[in-house]
Amino acid sequence: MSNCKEIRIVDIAKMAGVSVGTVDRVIHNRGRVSAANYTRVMTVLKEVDYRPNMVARSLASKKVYHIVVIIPAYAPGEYWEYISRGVDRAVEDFRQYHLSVTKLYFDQFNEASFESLLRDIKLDEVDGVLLGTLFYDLVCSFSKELDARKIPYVYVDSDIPGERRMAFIGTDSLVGGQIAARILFRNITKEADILMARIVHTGAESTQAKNRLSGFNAYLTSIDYKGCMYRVDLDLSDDRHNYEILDAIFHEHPNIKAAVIFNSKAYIVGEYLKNRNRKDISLVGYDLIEKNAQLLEEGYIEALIDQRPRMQGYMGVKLLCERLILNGEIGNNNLLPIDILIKENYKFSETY
Amino acid sequence: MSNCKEIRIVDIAKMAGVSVGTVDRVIHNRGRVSAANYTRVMTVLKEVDYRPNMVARSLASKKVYHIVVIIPAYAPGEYWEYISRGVDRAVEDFRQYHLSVTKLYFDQFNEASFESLLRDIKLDEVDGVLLGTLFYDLVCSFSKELDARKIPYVYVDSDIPGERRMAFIGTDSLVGGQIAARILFRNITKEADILMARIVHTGAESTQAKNRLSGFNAYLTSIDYKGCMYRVDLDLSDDRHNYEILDAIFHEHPNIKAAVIFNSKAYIVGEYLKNRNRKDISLVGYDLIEKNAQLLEEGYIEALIDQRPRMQGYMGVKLLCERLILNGEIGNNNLLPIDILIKENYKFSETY
DNA sequence: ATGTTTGATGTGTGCGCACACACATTTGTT
DNA sequence: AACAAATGTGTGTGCGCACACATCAAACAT
Repeated sequence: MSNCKEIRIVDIAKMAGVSVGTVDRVIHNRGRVSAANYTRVMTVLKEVDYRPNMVARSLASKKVYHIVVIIPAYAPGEYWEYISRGVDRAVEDFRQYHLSVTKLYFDQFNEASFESLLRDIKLDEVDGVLLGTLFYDLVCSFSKELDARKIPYVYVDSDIPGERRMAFIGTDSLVGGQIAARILFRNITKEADILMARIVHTGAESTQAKNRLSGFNAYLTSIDYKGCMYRVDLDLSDDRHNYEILDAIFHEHPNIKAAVIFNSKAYIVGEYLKNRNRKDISLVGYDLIEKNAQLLEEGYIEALIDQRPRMQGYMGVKLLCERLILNGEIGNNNLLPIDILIKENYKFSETY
Repeated sequence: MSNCKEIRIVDIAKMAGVSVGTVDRVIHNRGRVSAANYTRVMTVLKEVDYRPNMVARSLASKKVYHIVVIIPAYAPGEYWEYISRGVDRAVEDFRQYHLSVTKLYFDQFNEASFESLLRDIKLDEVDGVLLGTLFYDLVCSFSKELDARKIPYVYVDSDIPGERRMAFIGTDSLVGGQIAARILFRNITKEADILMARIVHTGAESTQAKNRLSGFNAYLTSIDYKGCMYRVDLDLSDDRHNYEILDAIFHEHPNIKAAVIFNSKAYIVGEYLKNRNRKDISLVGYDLIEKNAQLLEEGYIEALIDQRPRMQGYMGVKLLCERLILNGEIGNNNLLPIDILIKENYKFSETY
């Protein structure tokens, strides 16, 4: 079925009428090969579609590949923890290949922390970067620097299409927003009002959230939505404040039948609904983090839209490995599936 | 972060005061080691948590692992094709590890074909088996034989819990049924009638389908369903016959608002609905095969419940590899996530 | 002319392991 | 007792490759 005899360097050497050293030089572009021999070896390589034995290569090579993972610091149970776990998993899977992964954390609410972190990286010792793309401008300038040094880098979470990233790993946020709308409108009529809660901590709203809103709105337009969307800004830690706001808006607009939050903090509204004992509001949020899972189980969150964070982390490292070690070209767009998680199926999520 | 100096066999040997040969014999249980040295080496192995360098091992070893994959033959675009693709992907990923995978196909509508296929396998040359569990009794007796020979085997698709399979890879069919019900009842009231179509080809109904029905019924009970379920048997290839039956039942019971099919053939009803231009029936089925995808896109299938067939195939081979090569113990239950696919998200499915 | 740099090429060693084999020791047999 | 068989133990080789090094010829400078 598979294998058979693989072609080795010695075979190539014999075929091309040179020594293994020459073949080696050609393969690794080390120079010091005459033009005649170079083409001769290249011809043979192409002819037999030579694929190096990675196992032997990895055993012989002393080269250690340094991959830097730059993501926000996270508290236990938060979204980025799952991405981080995916990275860990990949490290375990590829530990034999002389892989060294260093995780660097910045404060996602503090752009300066990201900036100083970037400044402190000694890029001379870095072979690849996995980058959480939260701060648009800084990511762009950093990308330019990586371009200049020819260090491959992969974006995770949300994409910045203009840049020369080797790959983007994540979901299509626009579609993610459409799906939220689609789910909501299974439960409510197009005349019902909808609450959209934003969770503010700093002034900035993430690109993700913006794109999701766009997708959501696109869906509303497509079904000729007749209701009204109300927006509230909640605080990540001030529950009393949030409850006041939510009480007010629900009282003022009794026609609100659904709520949506475009980041992973749906539990803030979910816990409110639980406290007020209201199951008449269809709440849809994003990302299966612990607090959301609990509320999904109890029925206060209708559905969560998940983007397989562990797989994101895993694939990020895997792609960099394949690029660095295999030297292989890979597709530069790895849109991951968008999962719809409900009470029944969330438990099985992310086996990988 | 990771790596550092790994402990090698020579290190172990030095620590235990023996030669590498002795350590090797202990590691591989080849015998010919005195009790004293055995325990001494074992102690050291445990102490340092020795983890063999799989890269070196694989390079040195000439042993080829033969894995046999036994699944139904499939036409292009059918369900088992996706499982097969997952197997292929795994073969590619692990090709360096002296892996030989042989796929054997049987006729899923002909038990005898499965039986004769099993009989012809020369088990002496087989190191692991991935087995599609369609024919209960034959799978059981074959499993006994594999037990006797201590050949690890993995079930794929549906489980037979009594057996000593190394692992089962697939979804929880019961939950799969519940989810179908859950989705339907977002669109219909609990007074509406439901059509359940079975696709007959042989008399047998799959365990999968039975379990899904159980889960579906459990959900009906839980919500105190007031409507009526009608069952029809359709033919896989006789469209005219199917249309007559469907016309009749829909005419006779206009209160039917939804339909469910517990295998991958939802397209049979979906195509009927398309032909009759009816979008008022909520149709839910299983598995993202080509024909279903088309109807999902066009809106004649409301949702598909997917069981990540490619991942099933991939993980099946991967688990066997890890067991054979790593010799590692692995969890014996690998329930995969159940995906809810709708028009918006099906396109991204199964990137892996 | 002789030394010196430079480029082109081949050879040798070791990565960590599996496994064959040589050798040493004990046990069993008549 | 002698000698075979079984059991214990260490050494050596090679898997396919990367990379340091040795070799050798040609080009250049003094």
